[in-house]
Amino acid sequence: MATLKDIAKETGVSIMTVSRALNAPVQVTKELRNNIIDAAQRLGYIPHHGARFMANNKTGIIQVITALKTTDHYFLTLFAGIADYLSENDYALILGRTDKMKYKCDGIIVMSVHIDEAKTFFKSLSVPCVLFGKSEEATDYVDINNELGAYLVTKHLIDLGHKKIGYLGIESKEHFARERLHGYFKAIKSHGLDVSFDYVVSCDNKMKAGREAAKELLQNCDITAIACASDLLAMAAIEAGKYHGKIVPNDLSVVGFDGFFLDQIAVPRLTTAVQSVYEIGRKLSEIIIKRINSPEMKQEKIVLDPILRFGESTKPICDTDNGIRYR
Amino acid sequence: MATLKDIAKETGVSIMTVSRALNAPVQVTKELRNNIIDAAQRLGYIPHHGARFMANNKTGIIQVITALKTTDHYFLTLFAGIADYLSENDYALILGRTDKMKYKCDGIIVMSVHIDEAKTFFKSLSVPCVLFGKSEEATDYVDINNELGAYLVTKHLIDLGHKKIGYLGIESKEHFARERLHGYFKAIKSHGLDVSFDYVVSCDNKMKAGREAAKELLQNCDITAIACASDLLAMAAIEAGKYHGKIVPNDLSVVGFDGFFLDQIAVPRLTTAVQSVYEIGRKLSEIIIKRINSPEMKQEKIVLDPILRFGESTKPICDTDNGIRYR
DNA sequence: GGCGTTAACGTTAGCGCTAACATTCAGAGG
DNA sequence: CCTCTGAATGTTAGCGCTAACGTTAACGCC
Repeated sequence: MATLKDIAKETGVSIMTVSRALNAPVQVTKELRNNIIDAAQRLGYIPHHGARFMANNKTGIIQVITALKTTDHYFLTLFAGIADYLSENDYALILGRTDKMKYKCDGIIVMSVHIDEAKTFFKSLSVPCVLFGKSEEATDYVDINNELGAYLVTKHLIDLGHKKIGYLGIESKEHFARERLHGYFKAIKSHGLDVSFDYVVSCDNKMKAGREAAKELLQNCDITAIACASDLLAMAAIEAGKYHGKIVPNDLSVVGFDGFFLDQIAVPRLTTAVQSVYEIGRKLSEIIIKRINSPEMKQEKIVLDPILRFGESTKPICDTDNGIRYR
Repeated sequence: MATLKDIAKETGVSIMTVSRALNAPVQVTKELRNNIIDAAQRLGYIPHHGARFMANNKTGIIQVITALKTTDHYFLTLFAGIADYLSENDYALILGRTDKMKYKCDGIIVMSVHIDEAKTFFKSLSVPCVLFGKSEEATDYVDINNELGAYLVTKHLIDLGHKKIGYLGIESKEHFARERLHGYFKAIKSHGLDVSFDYVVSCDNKMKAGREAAKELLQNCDITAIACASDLLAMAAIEAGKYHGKIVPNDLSVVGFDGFFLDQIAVPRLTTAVQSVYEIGRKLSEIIIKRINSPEMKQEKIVLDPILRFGESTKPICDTDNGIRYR
């Protein structure tokens, strides 16, 4: 493996000149520069980023912290965005868990961690840190506008004429679950519909749990639409509908939340609030690198708006007594 | 950030003694050792793996090479396995593409790359390399026994009494597509059933393409079961069945291939050939690290057998003229 | 007591690279 | 012609760590 030294020997100049020649915007005679670049190519030189980072008193490593070992597609997509961006910028990454933070690094990306846990975690840190989610602590973060997303899909149902709209939520203490519920309520309330907890159920974000919860919802109340806190739950709701003899979208409209992968697999394709998870991953990486390079940068608190994507899981309501309920 | 130097100063010993004390199995007085460990904790010492690797003439970085920027769940799960294992072993990782391999590293994991492309790629390498897939080149690899998997699910259909079994394959030049088709043929042939390309269609591994291809299959031949080259295609086949008025599993049996995530989401749950993708990722990492530490190790060529997992997408065939066709 | 032995520690050098300062030398200006 | 300037190159030191070898002193043994 060729190093700067080898190139220096080959071209008969000092190692420093080689370093300068290869790192563009410096003063080296054009001719010599070409010579050096030539030799570098010939010798198959590949820069040793680790050594470079060392010389600059850095590690070149970003740690990605998660609470759990997760093969969840959501976090994996986020992770893909992170990995891509970091690699494009010559940073290596390593995974960490909150319980054993024992790897020296230049910065930390925290995702999928309980906020309470994160709080105490942040305090123990001496390196820059960016969070996926919200926090009052003095950190950079990127988050989804969960409330807006839920509002949008619910409003879409309302726009289609639905008056009795159930909500199938995710059972979780995390803020996103609460925010999505708020978004649903906000849409309901602001359009003069009845706000009632009778229309709301929550469950694990799993197929089976979702199906049971949705069945219950359909059993207990006379709804024509269900807003779901995830695309997975929306798929579950579609199944539950079938169980009750209601075909989506004819007899029942369903909207999801997430908008990647599953919404396209669902039959019918889901109308959903799309968040660009991969891009969030990239954004998180971008911020941590910026923060590392300029620690005094003002705090970045980014909240990305989901957008409404139309599928085929929603339809205008068709009442037999049409014209009366509509105003 | 505390370094060995700081601890040395704090405890009044040499930096080397600190290094020894912290890296267990070495000769340091018990008392002094405890002293040093204590100081390390007090100062919040975290080892600088980059520096350690440098001293050992390594980089501490494994490069994961893919041909495409992929957010495919399959590769992300593989990637998760890789990332976890590497992190547990203090290796950082960086993504690379075949087109611009320009990061010095200790080893390379190649996945999701066309084998032809991989061949020329391997030749240009001077670091250890492990491949996900098969190769005649002299490299370590880990692969799935695709043929066995397809054989197992097809045989399962045959065991249930099905005689006319279609195959919905993935259109791809990669070996896995060919091998799975072979597995299907092998099962068909070895059980004395008719081998015919009329029963075989291939398409992109996408929901829509799968649905169309499966519709065509159901249109053109009188089959009672479909073996699919992926769980996604199996889901598509289920939909295509509905289109033709055939409900799975009553009127049509369907088996998939992959066995993670999607098989559980499908309705009905899929009978499928399960490959433990996450574990493959870990295995790849394990091998590359072993290879780095002992370059003379004999080549590892691991082929993992998928297992058959029963879902609810298959059923014994019920013929009206039962008892005649069965032998 | 002299000598070897070994456990316990210290010193030196170097991994590959760059920041910071030092040097050289050509050309400009008086 | 000499100084001055600055572009082009070289030298030194150090990032944090460890391998390899050096040193010390305690101990045992004939």
